[in-house]
Amino acid sequence: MPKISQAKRDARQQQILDAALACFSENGFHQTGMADIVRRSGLSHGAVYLYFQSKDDLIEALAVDRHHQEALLNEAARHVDDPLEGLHVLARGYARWLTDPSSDQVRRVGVNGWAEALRNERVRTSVIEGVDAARAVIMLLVERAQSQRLIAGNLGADAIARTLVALFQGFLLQVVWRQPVDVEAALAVVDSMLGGVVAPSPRKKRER
Amino acid sequence: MPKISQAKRDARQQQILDAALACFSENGFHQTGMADIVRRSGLSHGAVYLYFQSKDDLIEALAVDRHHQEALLNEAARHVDDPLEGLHVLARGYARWLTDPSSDQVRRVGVNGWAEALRNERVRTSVIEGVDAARAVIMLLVERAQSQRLIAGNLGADAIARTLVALFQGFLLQVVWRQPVDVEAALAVVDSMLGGVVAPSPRKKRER
Amino acid sequence: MPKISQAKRDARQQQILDAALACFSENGFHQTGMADIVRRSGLSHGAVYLYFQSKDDLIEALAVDRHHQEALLNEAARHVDDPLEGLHVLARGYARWLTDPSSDQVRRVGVNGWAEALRNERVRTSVIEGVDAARAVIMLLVERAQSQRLIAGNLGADAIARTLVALFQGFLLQVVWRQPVDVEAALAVVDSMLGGVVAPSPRKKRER
Amino acid sequence: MPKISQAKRDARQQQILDAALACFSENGFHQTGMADIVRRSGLSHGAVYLYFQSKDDLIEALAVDRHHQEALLNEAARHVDDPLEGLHVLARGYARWLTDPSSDQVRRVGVNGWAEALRNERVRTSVIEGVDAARAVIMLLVERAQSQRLIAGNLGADAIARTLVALFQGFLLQVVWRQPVDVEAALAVVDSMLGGVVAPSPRKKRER
DNA sequence: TATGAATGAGACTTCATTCAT
DNA sequence: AATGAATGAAGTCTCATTCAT
Repeated sequence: MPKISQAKRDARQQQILDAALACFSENGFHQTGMADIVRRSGLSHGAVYLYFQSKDDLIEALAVDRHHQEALLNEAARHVDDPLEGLHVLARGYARWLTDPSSDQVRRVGVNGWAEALRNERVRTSVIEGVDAARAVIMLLVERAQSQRLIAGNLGADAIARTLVALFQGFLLQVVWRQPVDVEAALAVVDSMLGGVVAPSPRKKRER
Repeated sequence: MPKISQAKRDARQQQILDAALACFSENGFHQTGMADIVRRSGLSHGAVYLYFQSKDDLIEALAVDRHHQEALLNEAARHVDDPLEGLHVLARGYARWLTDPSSDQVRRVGVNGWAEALRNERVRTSVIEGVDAARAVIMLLVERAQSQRLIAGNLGADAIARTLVALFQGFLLQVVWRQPVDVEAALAVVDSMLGGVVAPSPRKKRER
Repeated sequence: MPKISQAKRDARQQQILDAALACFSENGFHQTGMADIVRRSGLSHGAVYLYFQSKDDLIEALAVDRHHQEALLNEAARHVDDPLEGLHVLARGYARWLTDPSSDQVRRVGVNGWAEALRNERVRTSVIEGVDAARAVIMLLVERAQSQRLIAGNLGADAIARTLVALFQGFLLQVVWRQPVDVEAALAVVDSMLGGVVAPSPRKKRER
Repeated sequence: MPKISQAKRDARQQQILDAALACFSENGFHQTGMADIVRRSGLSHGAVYLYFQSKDDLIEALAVDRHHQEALLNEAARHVDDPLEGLHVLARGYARWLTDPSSDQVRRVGVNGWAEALRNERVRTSVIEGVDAARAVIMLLVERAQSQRLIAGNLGADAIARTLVALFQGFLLQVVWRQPVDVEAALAVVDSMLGGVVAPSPRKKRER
């Protein structure tokens, strides 16, 4: 059986993706040569091109990978009954990802992707789809919360979602720059801030 | 023995920086060739290298330029008497910059700089100094506000500052990606959120 | 210890040669990859290399194939009694081959072979042997015709043969280039021209 | 004056074309690497690409060069008063080119071009235009000769022209293959053959 | 000062062939 | 006998930078 097993194929593919992620996270997309990836993967030029047709394909494959990870988080939050609790799950999930040392490379490559998205159509599509997916979940939860009068209804769910996404992206940036971000403290601030959008407690509401 | 006037020198330099900014904003640092910049500047290769020793120098010069712009904004806010008003001035200033069509290139190059900062020490220093300058002003204002009991004292000024910076960066990202961000709506959300960190001020709150 | 029958072997071999011919005729020797041939043959890389040691072997095998075809034509003409009739048989035979749609690939590969013969010794040998074989038959017929005073004796048989071969090659070229060659008209011209080398035969000439 | 003179530019360009011609004539288009041409030209990689955008451009430039040479010959023949004499001038001109040792490389590259024309559109256009130009001159002369009753009118001028072109191409092939072609003898044969298409002498004509 | 021709290392990718299975 | 994954040298082309003019 000369055809290698699917498991082996997957392993090889992962081996290459791991190498690419490491290289890209260290040197960015354009300063990383295929030779770097080849060397790091321990395979040959030809082998890498057997699994990925081009450097761009490699970049896109990494983006897809990341989508899968984020989709899991998004799905988990989407199915939480209490919408405020769902937002919390989401926030905690992303916050954990933000600080998880094993995700460092992915975070750094992510920031490279943001810049790349400015001119590379494939990357742009991929990045924006990822952001939109997260935003969609947040909007869903916010709207549910608003219909249950848990969040002030006078604020657009979309604007709230964009704000939360922006917060996440900004913190990610500070993390990859190795700024001494105290994520817990930041979450406390965000929580306090969210206090500003949370609808007044039922009692007060009913008093009116 | 300089044969041309300083004014001419400055004009040439600016001509090159303008060309570089335009090119970088369209194609990023690494996909822009010196030849592109040369062509766009209307000068020659030699002339460009007469003013900037390398492509990296050019990148750094743009970063420095941007600092000067931001420094003006920061200084203006720093000297506002009422700290909450100062924060507002700052927020409005950055928000305006976020939507000003004439700053589009600078915004795009800024995002490219974020990625570049991950591996290029000079860019990294420059970017982080810029962020730190803004953060310092915010912290100053927040601390002043806290000492006047205008902002809850249990939140770290640093955390609040980082949060606001993160918000700005995240929105910048969405703007350069040409997402349909409603900056006014977003500001409303931020205002509401800030309501969560502003200390309950008996007078103002109840007056309404 | 061959486990498959000789018939199967031959079939496989032909399958590969067919694929190679098709590929080469479309893209030339050097723009055709072994992968193209493998794909088109429906076999595997290993299988192809089991039957042909290299790409060059494949090229040579096709040249040999073509020789066999031409040899048949040459032999048929060689054994015609009347030498002028023999020349006509030959001319008609090659003219038919020139226009036969099913020989299109062979014609195109033939022209590629002409260029390849300039630097590949094996191809060169093969191609020149083929041309020589045809020339030998023509010379034989011409010499016989000259000894029967059917063709002017003052012209070298070799020169006449080379001229006829040249004509054929030139027309082949125009055919593969899909020029609107009217082979019948061209044959009429050649016939008229041949009238110039045919010795004035009182009977035949005047009879017409 | 940093811009080099046009003369120098032309010299450099010719230097490269000479190198390319030599390489292509020895190893064909596809087995010649740009590195070979660079080495032979004595310039650098970059310099070659400064003058020619790609390998294909180089190939086309050689084709254009050849056209210019042939056009001179064609024009000379076109303006000969006596059409039969014009055909002779043309034949002699091409025959000389066929045997001129200094044209050896051009001839070999020409044959490579014939094969290349089968799949490379630019080369195809170039080659066919060249052939058409020669054919057009021949047709013109033949038609003039026919209108003066110097050549039999029952033969298509086009067919005659194609036949002569085919003859030339075929002989070229034998020359590049270093076959012992006796061009003088061949010309004698062609002359004899042409006797077959030349109209019967005026006397005979009038007898009818 | 200013020019732009020239350099040459290095970028991405292909492909004939081999060999473990 | 047969497979197809793997190799790695070699292919075309780019580009930051220099330097003779």
